[in-house]
Amino acid sequence: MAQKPSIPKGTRDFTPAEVAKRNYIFDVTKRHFETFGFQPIETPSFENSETLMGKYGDEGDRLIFKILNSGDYLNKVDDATYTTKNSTSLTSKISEKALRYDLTVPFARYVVMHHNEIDFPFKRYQIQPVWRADRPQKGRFREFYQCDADVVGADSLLQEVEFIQLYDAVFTDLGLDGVDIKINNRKILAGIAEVIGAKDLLIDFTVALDKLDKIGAEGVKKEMVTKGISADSIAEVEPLFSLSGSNSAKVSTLKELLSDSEEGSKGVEELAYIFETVAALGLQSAKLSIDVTLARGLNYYTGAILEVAAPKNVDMGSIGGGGRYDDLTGIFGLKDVSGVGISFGLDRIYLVLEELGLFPDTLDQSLQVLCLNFGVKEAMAALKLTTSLRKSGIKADLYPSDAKIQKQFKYANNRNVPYVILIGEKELKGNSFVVKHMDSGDQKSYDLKNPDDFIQQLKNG
RNA sequence: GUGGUUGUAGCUCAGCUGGUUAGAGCGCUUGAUUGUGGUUCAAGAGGUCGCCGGUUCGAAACCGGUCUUCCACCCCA
Repeated sequence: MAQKPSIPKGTRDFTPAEVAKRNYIFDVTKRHFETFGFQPIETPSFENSETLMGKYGDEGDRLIFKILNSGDYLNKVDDATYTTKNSTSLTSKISEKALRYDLTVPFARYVVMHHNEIDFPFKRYQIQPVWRADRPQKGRFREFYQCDADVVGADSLLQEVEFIQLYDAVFTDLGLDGVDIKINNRKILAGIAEVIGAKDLLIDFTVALDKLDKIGAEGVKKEMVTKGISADSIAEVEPLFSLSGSNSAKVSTLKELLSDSEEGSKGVEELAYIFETVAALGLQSAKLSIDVTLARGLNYYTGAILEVAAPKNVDMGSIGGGGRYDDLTGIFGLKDVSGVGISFGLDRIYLVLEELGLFPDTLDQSLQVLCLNFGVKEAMAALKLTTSLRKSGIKADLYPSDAKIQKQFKYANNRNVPYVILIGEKELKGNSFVVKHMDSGDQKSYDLKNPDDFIQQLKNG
């Protein structure tokens, strides 16, 4: 007896309609990547474990899918390791490869391995699946696509400006108006920590600050105190909790607050420059706002930190993020290569576009024309017509059997085919074909020898 | 990884404190309609109630385990 098939937790099948929608997002995104001068690369779905392990913190290591060695992998484990049952030391002996966890680390590896053949600055984009042994939730999967664009080998802040424009271009093209691009700078966060004398508590400080809109100012202060930051120090940065007004007002507040910190002042300066430049160039539909609570990816970001929030009317968190990392390739021995990059959260963008009904109607039109099958002789004529339609680039098909006409029509309906062609005995005798427009129900007759009339009309309408 | 939640027809879901043969809508098949779909009407097919075990005279329902779904935390796209 056949068992019920299933797929692993956190993975998905994609139906034709879903693939069409996903490809639409891919295509729009790729088109803009390329107009901004980015080039595509691809890397293997699995890497050597040592390339990935230790790059994402302890939490990250736990979430990396490890691949068992081939052959009799357990036989090679020494008895001491085996009997201690320590997962970490055992894992390194039975697994030498692991599935790609993100696209950034493999990219860093790629840059180091190919740096002699790369022309810097190198702008690459990459759209490939990654895997995480996380517990799935809505919009979070164990296999999902990441879509990254990075520039390495360019220190200029113009790169940050360009990425903001890129976000704006893509989301505008997708019809997703009103996204909020939030920007912060790690140097500002470090400066604040310095000012309140909690320099070595930077991570704890920012993790708490990041929760401001979730647990409120009082909650944040409480958490900071439990982490060992004094109440007096917290009072000094009180203005942070109610930072509001225009971006330039925020800049002035920060400038004042951080005047004693060299690093913090540098961060404010960078932020101000990016903001002013973007303002001078203008954005099509996105907003740019300063958000000092933004603290994602703090482990490797060194300058700008970016995050894109979905429009306010949908309940979806961030749909993209990125930042500047000054020393990404350092971990692989290549110093002084600066990088900036952004990422698009494709699955979440999909959910947002779906919710707002922003996918074009034409996407589910997998067939433009269906010829009905009235029998052997009629089908032959229909197939000839189908062939010439296909040669003109029209998505056309012939129903493969002379099933009941009712059934064939129903199939056309379910497939959302806008035009159905009928060639029966009558039409065959008269050397013609009848085109039925499914929405209106109108029928029109054309000459079988001259299908161009119909083709032209199809292309115009 | 911690705590909770969900699973019944192809799909969306009812099914009372455990009690005969498990239901509805949509979809599907057939017919009304032998060359015209969407609307309508009639009939029909389709379920070892996620899986394994336990309690019971009796389990879709109660208990345990497991898988899956979703949610919060952690973290993150």
